[in-house]
Amino acid sequence: MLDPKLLRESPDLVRAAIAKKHLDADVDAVLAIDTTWRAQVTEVEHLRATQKSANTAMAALPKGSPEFIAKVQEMKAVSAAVKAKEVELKETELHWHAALLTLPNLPHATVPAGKTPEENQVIGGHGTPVEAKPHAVAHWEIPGFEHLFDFGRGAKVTGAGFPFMIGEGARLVRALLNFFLNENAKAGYVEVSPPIFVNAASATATGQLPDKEGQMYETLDKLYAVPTAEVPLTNFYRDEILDESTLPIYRCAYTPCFRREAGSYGKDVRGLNRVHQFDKVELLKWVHPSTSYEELDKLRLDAESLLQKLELPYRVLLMCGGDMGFAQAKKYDLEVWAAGQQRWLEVSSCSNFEAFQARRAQIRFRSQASGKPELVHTLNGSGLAIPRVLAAILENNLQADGRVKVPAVLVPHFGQEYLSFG
RNA sequence: GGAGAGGUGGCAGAGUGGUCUAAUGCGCACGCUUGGAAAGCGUGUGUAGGGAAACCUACCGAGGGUUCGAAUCCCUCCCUCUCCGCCA
Repeated sequence: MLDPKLLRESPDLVRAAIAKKHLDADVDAVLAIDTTWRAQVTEVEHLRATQKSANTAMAALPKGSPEFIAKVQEMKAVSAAVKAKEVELKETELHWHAALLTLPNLPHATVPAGKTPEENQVIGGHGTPVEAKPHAVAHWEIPGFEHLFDFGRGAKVTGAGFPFMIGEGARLVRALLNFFLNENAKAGYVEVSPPIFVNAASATATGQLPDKEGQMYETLDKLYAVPTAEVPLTNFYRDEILDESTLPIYRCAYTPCFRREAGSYGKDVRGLNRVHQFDKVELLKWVHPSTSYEELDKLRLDAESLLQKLELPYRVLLMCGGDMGFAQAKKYDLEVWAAGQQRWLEVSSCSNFEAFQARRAQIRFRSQASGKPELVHTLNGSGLAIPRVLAAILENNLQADGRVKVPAVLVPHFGQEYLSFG
């Protein structure tokens, strides 16, 4: 959510942001509702002030006196007016709030113009995308794959996209999780194991609600299975005022993530490329506004270092205005090369939300300078998502003899040097 | 799951229909005092919205209701605690 004051004072900034993100939002309509809302607030507050002063006067009068009774009669009209106007105001307020939620975050000045994924800028990376060797195949075609990742039985027991991970498959996942969490701890992120269901208020604060409820699994108790640990992590400090000296705060969390992925189809969803339940380690930062871009670069480098240590070729994309998302001010994607499919797979997305989420979630800090609460900036990024990293390891490290070489840094966690698919 | 008791400012805690603009205490900040400190004394100390400002308005777990008027009465929900039951 944007600052209503920014909208009032600089509507052109907001228009420019919408244009850069190639989104459709009616700034004038929001401004019109804002004007109506402010007029109604003033009206209701005047009526309430009348009521209050009458109340004070009545307190001093004897209860049954003619003056008192006259005053009661007089105030009945005001009371009715307050009620009527308050209903109107509440109605307007709902529309006003909903209207504000249609306005996207402003993209940072360094975000490149562009509309499509092709216009994202490749700004870095590591390693070289290897050409397909004769024996290279997509990971789901590796002989024995189904012994480690059983999609068939997962479909029987739960549904499509809920694979069982078995034996070496399960252990490799666990090795990756341990590796990621340990590395992140070394980089200063405190590990958190959060609830994996959240309530509607939390899902709203991070932007899953309203509008995107179709992408989450919902329980009878109106709880949502988390689509990412970002949701419970960010909400940890919802409605709190932090001490400035505690910033920046770094946290990381492993959770399973649940996504309905309604509407996905085709090659994108084969094998481990896209599943409904997957494991991910998420990095999260709450920082002072003056440092958030510095912190974004550091966050991205932390995620990159994981891929480097796994010796996986990857590239870094700076997302263009049209492909960066509604809430982000700046976003990088890390894409890992999968030699069997000969394509890039997104394994991390590192974003600065500036105060956009913090305003919704009301996460603030008390500024030493002003003595007043100010909104923090929030940032998050995957560090990292397991299935696609797994896919890349399987495809890139597949040997001619059908075994898969385990990255050296995982061997201590995994306990053997090769996957044998046995 | 059953029964009961609760939820008030940073914390403790009073307030059961009307200047509540929420007592009092603690904490915190500043000042006086002091060689310095403690004690003592004094002053101040929440968040949000509207307004150029003066100032006004809202907020006593959340949401509704009754009333001229609600922290206070009624309803629904959430959470905490105690006891019982069940259980990894």
